[in-house]
Amino acid sequence: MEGMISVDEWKEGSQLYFLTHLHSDHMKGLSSNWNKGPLVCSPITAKLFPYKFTDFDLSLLRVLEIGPTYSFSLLSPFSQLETEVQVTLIDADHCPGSVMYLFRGDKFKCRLYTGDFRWEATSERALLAKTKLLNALGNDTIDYLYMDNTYCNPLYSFPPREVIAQQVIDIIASHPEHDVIIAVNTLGKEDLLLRISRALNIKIWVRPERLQTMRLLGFGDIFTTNRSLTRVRAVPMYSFGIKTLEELNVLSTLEDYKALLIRPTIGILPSGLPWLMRGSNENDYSCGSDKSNIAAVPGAQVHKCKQVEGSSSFTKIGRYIYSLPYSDHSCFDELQEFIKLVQPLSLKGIVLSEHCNVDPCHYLGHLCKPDQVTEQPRKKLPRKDKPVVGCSKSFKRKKYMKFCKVRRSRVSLLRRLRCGAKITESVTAGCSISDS
DNA sequence: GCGATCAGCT
DNA sequence: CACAGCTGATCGC
Repeated sequence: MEGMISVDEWKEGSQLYFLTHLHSDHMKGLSSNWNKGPLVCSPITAKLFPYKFTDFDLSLLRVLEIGPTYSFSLLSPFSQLETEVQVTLIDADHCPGSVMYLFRGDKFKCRLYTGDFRWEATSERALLAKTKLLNALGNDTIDYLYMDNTYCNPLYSFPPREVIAQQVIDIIASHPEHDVIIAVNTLGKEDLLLRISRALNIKIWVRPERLQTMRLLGFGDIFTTNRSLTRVRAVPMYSFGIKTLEELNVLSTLEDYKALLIRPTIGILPSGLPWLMRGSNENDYSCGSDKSNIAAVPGAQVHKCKQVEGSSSFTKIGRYIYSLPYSDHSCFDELQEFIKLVQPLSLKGIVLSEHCNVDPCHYLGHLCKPDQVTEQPRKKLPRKDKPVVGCSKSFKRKKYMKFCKVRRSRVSLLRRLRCGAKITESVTAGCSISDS
């Protein structure tokens, strides 16, 4: 597709550019002074777009609906002759506005670029996406599948988001006297917040920028920037950590801070990432009973805990953080199901990190449709990637230590204050900005 | 002084 | 060695 189209890449020289979703790792290189050509995106992405890039020339956006097939005329870079490309958008269910792109055309063969996606067998949305994808494909075979390989390893196994969301709700409900902070990024995990709000009949505090986003998405009424209206706050990852939670819980015991409404607080870390650190040995950083290895990890205690109901489990990081595998990326089983469904002739990962991600062909190549002419040899794992299968203990420990490391910088504390993790500053900020 | 890029952090 | 993303330092214009 060189010289014709590019997806989530913004180098000079393409005739059409495609954006899968509004996360910064897929927008690296996009800026307000964009002038390289038309940029295709979904309606929701287009709605949020001007708030990410304030001076962007919106006449360059090409907004396509999910479902229908569109046709574009391009110039073949070699023959200089006109050639058509058909494009269909499929819901990727990764974050608001996220889509996959299905390309077809003489010069293109049939290519599916998933972007980041979650493929939950039980979800209404995935079923709908599945129908639309199969409809769009018809009898065509996918020649090239470019797939989200974030969790492309059998080790990465986690339940649907709905299940984890209920576990989060249970944790919050079992701490009725606590404030709760939930780590979220600028876009994504809205469904978790909505479920919490609905189940517990409570508003969710967010930063003003995030409130703006939620309003655009139509969820404005359940979010607030007024601290006094709720005990549940969604805060950015970077203002969330063991140290912050420790501070909040120490301050909540001091008389002086009671006036500032600082209460005992728990943290919820809804992320696939801490799960990665466990590697093949489930017990590396957990302690089933009292035989803990916490001494080896100064400043942090990690307990694997069975929840009251027995069916759900979570990991505790430190005394106050509950970590749960709520992921906006497909787990391994879902990737496997996806490949079985679309049966591509060839498969390529889109997560480019050379170190921690395995060539998806290693685990999933055998599910691709055998093709006599272009069959790819089963790819060997690069040497570097092998430890992923069971990240070495020392490696995981190093990672873990890094995560738990206590920050001492005053500046960063102030930053965290501003971001809602702490109340001291937000008491005034929160009230003055409070939603009208 | 500004944007792009990178290092560092959670 | 990073789901995503902020901040601050540095470099080139």
